[in-house]
Amino acid sequence: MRAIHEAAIEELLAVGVDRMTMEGIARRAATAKTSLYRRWSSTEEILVDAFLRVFPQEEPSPSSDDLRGDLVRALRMMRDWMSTLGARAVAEVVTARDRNPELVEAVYSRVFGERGGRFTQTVLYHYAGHGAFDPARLTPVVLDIGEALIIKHGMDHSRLPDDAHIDAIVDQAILPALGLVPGAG
Amino acid sequence: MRAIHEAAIEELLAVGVDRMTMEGIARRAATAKTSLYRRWSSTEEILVDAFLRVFPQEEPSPSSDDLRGDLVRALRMMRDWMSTLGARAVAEVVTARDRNPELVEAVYSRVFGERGGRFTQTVLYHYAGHGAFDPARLTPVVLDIGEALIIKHGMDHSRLPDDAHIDAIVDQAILPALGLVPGAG
DNA sequence: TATCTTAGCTACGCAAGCGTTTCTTAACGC
DNA sequence: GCGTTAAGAAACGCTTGCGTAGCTAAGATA
Repeated sequence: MRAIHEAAIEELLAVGVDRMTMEGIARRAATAKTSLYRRWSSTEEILVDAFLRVFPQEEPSPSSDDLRGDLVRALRMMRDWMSTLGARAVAEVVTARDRNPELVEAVYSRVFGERGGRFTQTVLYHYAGHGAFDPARLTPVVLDIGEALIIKHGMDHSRLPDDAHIDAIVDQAILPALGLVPGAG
Repeated sequence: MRAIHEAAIEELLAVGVDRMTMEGIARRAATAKTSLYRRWSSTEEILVDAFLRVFPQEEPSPSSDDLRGDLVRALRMMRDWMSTLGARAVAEVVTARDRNPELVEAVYSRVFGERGGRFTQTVLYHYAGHGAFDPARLTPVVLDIGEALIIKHGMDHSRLPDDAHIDAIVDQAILPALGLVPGAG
């Protein structure tokens, strides 16, 4: 059961959404094709189930009175999560969205969509509530800046940003957008 | 020739990189499989050729003394380009980068990589040179803000941002990162 | 213990793509 | 007008995945 879910994700990463096969999953899970067909009728169904079980989503918890530090922590958390197999699997699925809308719907909404996927969001709302900056600054655009820059970095360099780059994102993009100058917090 | 290149891109969009077949391209181009094998030996090779020919990359030309206006124009240009078949094709290829490194290399570097793909970059360098803001602000992070947010928007909503959203990106993210307050230019 | 569910194996006919070979057909140069 | 060159068509044996069916072997339940 768990073996099959893992096999499905592995297969996804190995061959891509569009080339997943029942036989491939079965092979990888060291089980019989018939056993798969007993429970699911397509690779997509297996994948949805797999995604449902596989993902614990960590939430950043703004602790101290340190906006910059918490932002950096949130973005590092995102980066570390993105280095996970799971995250690469999500990326895989999302690109083929035109071909598998249902799959994307099922996966994206719980893993990378509205709720999750905005790691800085939790932090920003917290500090906005505590008067660290003007809450009117928290537009959808501003909430996305950190995550957007990390994603773009990943696309450009096929490698996730290091700590220094995350610092730069916070200091040069997020804090200015909040109306804060890094030096004079 | 041109028909084959177009067919290759169409096929790419229809079935994805990983499921492209010689027979599929031949079918779509209304030609014979043998004719394809005469010139290329794989679907990847055809794709590289196709990308080389298909892409004219428009360059934003900063004209007036209007930083904000030029930024908006550059991002609209990017958005319009992304709505192209070609751009969706690029996205398709980039996600499968683990499986087709050579293809990504060949395609990405000329179409969406270092040189191109940074639409605001041209504009920003221009105005930095004319003293509109402190040139030290032009870090790699800042140069990417606009593009990153447009890409993220596309991923989140499977739809590209409208003009109002682009305005918001410029006003709420880019200009603050340059140390400029939208109201008081 | 006898029975009943369920996982796993093997094999089936079918379809699609592979890369190649052979043959026909058209176009162009001299 | 003739010969060369390149494109298209058809078929080849081969492989891989499909979805289904029939069987065996456990393990739980009455």
